[in-house]
Amino acid sequence: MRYDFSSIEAKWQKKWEDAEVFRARDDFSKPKFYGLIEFPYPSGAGMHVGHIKAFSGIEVISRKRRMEGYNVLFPIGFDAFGLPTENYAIKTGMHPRQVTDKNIKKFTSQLKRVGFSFDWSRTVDTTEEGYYKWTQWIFLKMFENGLAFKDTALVNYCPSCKVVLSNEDSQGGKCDICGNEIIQKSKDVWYLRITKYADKLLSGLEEVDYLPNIKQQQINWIGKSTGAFVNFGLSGTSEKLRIYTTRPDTLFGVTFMVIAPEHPMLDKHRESIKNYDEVEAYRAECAKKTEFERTQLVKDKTGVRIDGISAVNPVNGKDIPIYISDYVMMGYGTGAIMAVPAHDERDYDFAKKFGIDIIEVIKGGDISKAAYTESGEMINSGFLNGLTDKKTSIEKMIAYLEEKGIGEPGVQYKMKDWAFNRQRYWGEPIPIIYCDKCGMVPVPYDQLPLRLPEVKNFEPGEGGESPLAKIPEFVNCKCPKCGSDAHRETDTMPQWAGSSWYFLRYIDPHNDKEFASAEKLKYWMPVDWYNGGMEHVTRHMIYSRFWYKFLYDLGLVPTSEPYAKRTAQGLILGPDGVKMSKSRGNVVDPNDIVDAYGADVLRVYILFMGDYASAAPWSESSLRGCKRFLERVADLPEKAKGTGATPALESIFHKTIKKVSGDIEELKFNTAIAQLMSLLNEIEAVGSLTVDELSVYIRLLSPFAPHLCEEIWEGMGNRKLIAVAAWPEYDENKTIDSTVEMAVQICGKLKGTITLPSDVTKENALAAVRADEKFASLIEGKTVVKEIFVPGKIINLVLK
RNA sequence: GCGGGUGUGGCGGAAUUGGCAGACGCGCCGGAUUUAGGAUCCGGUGUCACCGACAUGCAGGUUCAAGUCCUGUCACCCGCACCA
Repeated sequence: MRYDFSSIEAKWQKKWEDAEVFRARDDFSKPKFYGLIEFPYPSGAGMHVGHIKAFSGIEVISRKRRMEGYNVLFPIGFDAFGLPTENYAIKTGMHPRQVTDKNIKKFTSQLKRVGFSFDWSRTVDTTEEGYYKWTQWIFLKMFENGLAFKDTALVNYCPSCKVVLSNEDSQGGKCDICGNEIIQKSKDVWYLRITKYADKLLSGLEEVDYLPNIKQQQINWIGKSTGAFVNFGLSGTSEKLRIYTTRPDTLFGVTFMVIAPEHPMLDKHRESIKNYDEVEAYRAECAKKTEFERTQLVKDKTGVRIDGISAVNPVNGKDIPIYISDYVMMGYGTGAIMAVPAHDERDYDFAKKFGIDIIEVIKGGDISKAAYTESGEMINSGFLNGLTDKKTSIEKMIAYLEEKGIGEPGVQYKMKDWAFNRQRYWGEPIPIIYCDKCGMVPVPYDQLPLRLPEVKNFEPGEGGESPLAKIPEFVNCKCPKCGSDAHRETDTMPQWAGSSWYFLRYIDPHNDKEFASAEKLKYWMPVDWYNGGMEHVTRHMIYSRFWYKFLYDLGLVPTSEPYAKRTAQGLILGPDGVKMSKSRGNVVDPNDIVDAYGADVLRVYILFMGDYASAAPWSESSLRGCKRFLERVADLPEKAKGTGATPALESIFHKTIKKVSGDIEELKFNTAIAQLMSLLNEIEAVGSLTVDELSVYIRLLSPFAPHLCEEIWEGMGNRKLIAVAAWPEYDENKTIDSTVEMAVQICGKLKGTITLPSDVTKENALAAVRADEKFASLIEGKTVVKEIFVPGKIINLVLK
């Protein structure tokens, strides 16, 4: 068969579309499979081969599931709100709507050319009114339930993008969008109270099947720690200085206290602080530093001792100095710490620099050299002396603190509430109205969606206000409660909003009464298998699990977790071994590959190039190897005659069915394809195969190279599509060959092989080895002290 | 620093419970065919002192047998990073 990929591929893409084979049916009697990929952001650059790899894993699983008889939901959509589109609109004067439509069109055509088996009838676009209506609806539900709230706070602000960023979007002190330095700015901020769900997000991980490193990253991100709050006295006042510590067992070793530069007690006790000028100067210096600079200066501790106020250790009444230092963060715990230099590295560094006492309370280290952070026998610690178990010491101390009323057990999380507003145009408007009489009033549900108004100028204001603030028709409104003049919130939601629930909309994408019907949700949820990039493990995944758990608590979704299983693909690196990027010019465009080699070659190569979960460099010559493979497959029908099984091929066929079926389930596509290549080599060596065997072969290959396989399948006289043909089954007994080649070792050294019946007994195998001339000569004259026989594998004789 | 992971030919990568290291593909070498080839087909291809020995980052250990298990060590990648 001449392998004319371009006509074959166009032909089958059309047939699939006409036959609607990839549509998920709301037929609740069938077993379902919901496979999900991270919907793309439709950027102007179009897709690159990394997208193809990201989607190909679940694509293959979904195709296999259909052949196994499942009702498969494998949807696609576009996460289309966001800054790059808006920035492009500002630059070119095009409306973001037009830019988005254009980009979606481009992505759609690229995706269709690759032959993905998406259900295109369920496509969602987060920027469509029918979609963002429900994003706003969920926001209002959160508002109603106290999970969306407004606060004035120091926020991460990007002066270049003119936008407030969440902690997740400003990691390393750089803006996630433009890469510029972020600064701290005081602003009115909308928050989603994700911290309320911290424990549920943590414990929920026990119910789900995520790759271990994915779970670990989420656990670290949530950052739960247990310890105690302790109230230290403040000399000369009736006030307390409250701290959080994970090591209450070291309370007798406290020699100073440290508070964050932003700590409110500084203002409160201004009168008592003798060196207030010095303190104030230090605070000003800290405020100038970005979060990034602060964390960069890890080694070099700075600070100022507060003169005039000191603290009292509640367990022994000792008077201890208080310092202000920027190594203590206002955003974690209480913004104040008890410092135990003997057993904490940071406190140790600080104490050394400022000449503060170091009291050892745990034996085992040399505190003249370094802090000792391991466990050991308690000393200098009153009622804890002699204890050696850290856990017991902590429990005893906490019991004591509670009894005396000076402290209590506590829990802290690194995760912070989610800063949720952006001063930008291309996002979901936050549906809140400000009324002088009623305060913050939600837009009534029946008025959703709150539409984005038409705007001429998408530039944010210099003061960082949203472009929507310049549209009086949008801003000015009546209070829904009292009818008096009011104004609207002009900020929009961050890009993460729309992606926090899109997998629910796929289930019922055209429903205008609910975000999705309960009946359909009950059938389709949870997502059975979600694959995506590692970069979304701590943001998108945690955000969407949070939204879903909130909806679960309202009784609106049927399960406590949205994703039953989560895996991640590795990057495709450029041919130069470096991450693909426009600036390096090493990006491979899937369109070019489809043009030159065809979609099937692209698909097979991407899954064959290496371990799916690892990064691997692009190689055009390896890609050509996959082309040669498919060309040889295309010639198989000429070799097919007769029915039943070819004796020389029977066991390898059964082995291949077993291996390909198993490997696909483990995302080991590279070895599945390697097995199919091996089998092809065998078939060519034999010279022919039966029609039944050809049928098995192309069904196994069809999830990888669906177009070519449909073509061959049709050529064999099948009228039904291979996309819905039955997945081949194997017979375990037939995977076993009648004879095996076993390795023969003498004293653990390989001396040769011997062919024996696969069910040979140890006695017969050893007899056969002894009867063999070559091996017999090696044994002659020696005593065999041990005989090892591993069926089907190895015979090892240990001689003396 | 903490957490997660990876080290195997010239390259991408394979190796059930420890059981013939290097599957499969690329590249390379030789041959066939071709006006020509960066096309196609056939054969070969871990290294070396080549009838044998040595090889899975390095050094030890357990074992009849180690890429796989144990101890130590080095290198690299990813994530978080003064989280008290």
